[in-house]
Amino acid sequence: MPVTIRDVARAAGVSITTVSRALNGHKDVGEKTRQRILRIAEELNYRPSAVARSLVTQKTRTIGFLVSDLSKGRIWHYFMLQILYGIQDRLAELGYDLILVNTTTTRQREISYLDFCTERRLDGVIVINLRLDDPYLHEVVESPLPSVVIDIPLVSATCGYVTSDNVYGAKLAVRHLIGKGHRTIGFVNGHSQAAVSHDRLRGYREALESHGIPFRPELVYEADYTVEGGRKGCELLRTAHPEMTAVFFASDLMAIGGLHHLREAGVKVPEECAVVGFDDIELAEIVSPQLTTIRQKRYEMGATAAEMLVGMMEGKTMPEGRTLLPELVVRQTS
Amino acid sequence: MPVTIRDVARAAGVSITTVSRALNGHKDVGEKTRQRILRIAEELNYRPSAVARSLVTQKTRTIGFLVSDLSKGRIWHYFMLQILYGIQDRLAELGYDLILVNTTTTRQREISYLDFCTERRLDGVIVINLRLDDPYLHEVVESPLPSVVIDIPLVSATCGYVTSDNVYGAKLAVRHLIGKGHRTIGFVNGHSQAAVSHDRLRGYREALESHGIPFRPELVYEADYTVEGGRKGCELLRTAHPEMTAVFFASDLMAIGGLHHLREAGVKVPEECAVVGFDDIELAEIVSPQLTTIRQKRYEMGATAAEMLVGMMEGKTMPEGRTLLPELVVRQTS
DNA sequence: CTGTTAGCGCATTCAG
DNA sequence: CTGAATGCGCTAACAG
Repeated sequence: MPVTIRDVARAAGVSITTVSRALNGHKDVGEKTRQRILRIAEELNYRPSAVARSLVTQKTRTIGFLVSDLSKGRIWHYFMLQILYGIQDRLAELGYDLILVNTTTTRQREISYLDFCTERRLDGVIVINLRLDDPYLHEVVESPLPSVVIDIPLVSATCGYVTSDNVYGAKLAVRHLIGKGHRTIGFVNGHSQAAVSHDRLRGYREALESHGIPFRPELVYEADYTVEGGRKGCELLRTAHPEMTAVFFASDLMAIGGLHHLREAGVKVPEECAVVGFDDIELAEIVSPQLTTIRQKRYEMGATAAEMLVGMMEGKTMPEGRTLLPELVVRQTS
Repeated sequence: MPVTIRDVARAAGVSITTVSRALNGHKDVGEKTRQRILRIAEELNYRPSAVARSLVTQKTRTIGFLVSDLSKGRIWHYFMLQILYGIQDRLAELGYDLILVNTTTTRQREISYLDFCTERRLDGVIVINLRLDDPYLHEVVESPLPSVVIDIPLVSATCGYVTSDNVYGAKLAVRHLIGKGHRTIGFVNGHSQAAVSHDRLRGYREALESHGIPFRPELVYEADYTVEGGRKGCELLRTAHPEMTAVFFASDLMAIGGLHHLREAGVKVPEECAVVGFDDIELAEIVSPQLTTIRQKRYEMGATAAEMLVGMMEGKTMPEGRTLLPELVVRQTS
């Protein structure tokens, strides 16, 4: 049974109100009393109950990180991890806690995630990996609960977003390849239920066209952001278009799948076929040849999301969209 | 302002007591009343406040996941991620929530982590990545707060642990190499502030000796569980002992570093030098050549930790140590 | 500057 | 079977 504010009050010979005020830094408490209270609280190792405080303030200073498809064996989360760090770090700085919510866990699917949030009285949520066709998407966007979604450009009265400039990123990649002399550049995209896929496709297309290279739909393969999908996409494109000298992948994981195929097929990278990925997950630097890719500032995305959310919650800022600029990282595959 | 139990009571024409009992499944409430209350609660979309409930029950049904060195750019966490999933999944099944605590964040270093836990009134904690020389280790072990540590074999009245059988795992690896005909087998270990390092070294040694191969300390290099450390360790060992035909690494990340060196040095794997890692992170299957390694059941470790902790918290089980058996996964590097 | 009074939303005695 | 009263630990008017 932890020591409560009453224990401190008793020990200090004052009322609990005074203790509360002294500890919360209110100015209307005598300097000597404050010192004494602080000292006694310290001696007693008093820790104010966040629970009790939450009940009265109606704020938990806790935000939820809602991840769909957080599950065993899902490697895509390597992308998410740095975002999580960014969120966690910034929230800690701001004095908030983070609770992890897997939106696919059975217990939590029985009730809506929003219901879960109101049960826990979360102050806000950050949502990641939501598919465009997920009905929950509109729930969260329209909900009165402050929220920030990652990588889905939607703004409402209570919902902001953070994303990378995916059009720009894709352009960086393709322009880089064009600069290297490539003219027949394939594109292995992710599934269309991710908003970023559309942008990356657009960037790919626009970069080509702005260099006078016609966009050819048959050079685009829609995979699913997995290693295996990337491998397959690369194989299909190369089989159909042997003249292709470079492939741009909408994720590093897919690019790595592509590299697998190229190695098996005995194709030299980058000499016979250049490869550029997207994300710059740690893996990109570890595989060999090291992957040229488009770096998303994932940590910053997380930190920005946290910051924006807290700003909204505290009424200091309006919901908005924030887009971070990715950058080209040239390594060995191009 | 969410709907409270009073709103439900009023709407149902009963007292809040009755509502509370009906919702919590107490048997002492009339069947028709219960039905009516349930229906009305549903209509009103009532969600009981976890905060208020926590205040009165003195239980938050929230546990903390304390991670040291959770930070930007730390790739080792790929190992931790599956453990996190296991924890999260099992806790969700058991009706508990997980709050992520980075024990290196400045704000939280100002106060002891245990103080943080009492502030938040956490019901228990799971701790990972604690170094043996971290003073906090004893704090958590001796603390009255129920806890489970990962990969440190310490048991107290309130603290249990979960780990892999690292001696056995290392033996699996070395026996496998010996079975392949290797006699001069190097070992790149992790730093000695991880309990697992000692066990893996012991397993390495015992496996050798039980096959009549003398243990040679000069074949052991103590690195730090990083890619770069593994690369360096591999290089040093090979330079000093060109006759070495196999290297066992205490982690996959280090093994991958070793592979980098071997590739640069033009050493064929596994023909000229076999490599075995430890962990079986997803990476092991993605790099090429694919890494032979010792699989730790990371998801199960997390799930077990969660289960054990909840058992302790609910007074159903005593703190204990649980050791999971790893298994050999043969791929291309051996 | 300090204490008294009221709740925050809920679970739980104890009476009816 | 149901309700009135009590308190979990804390903050916030409102008085003095």
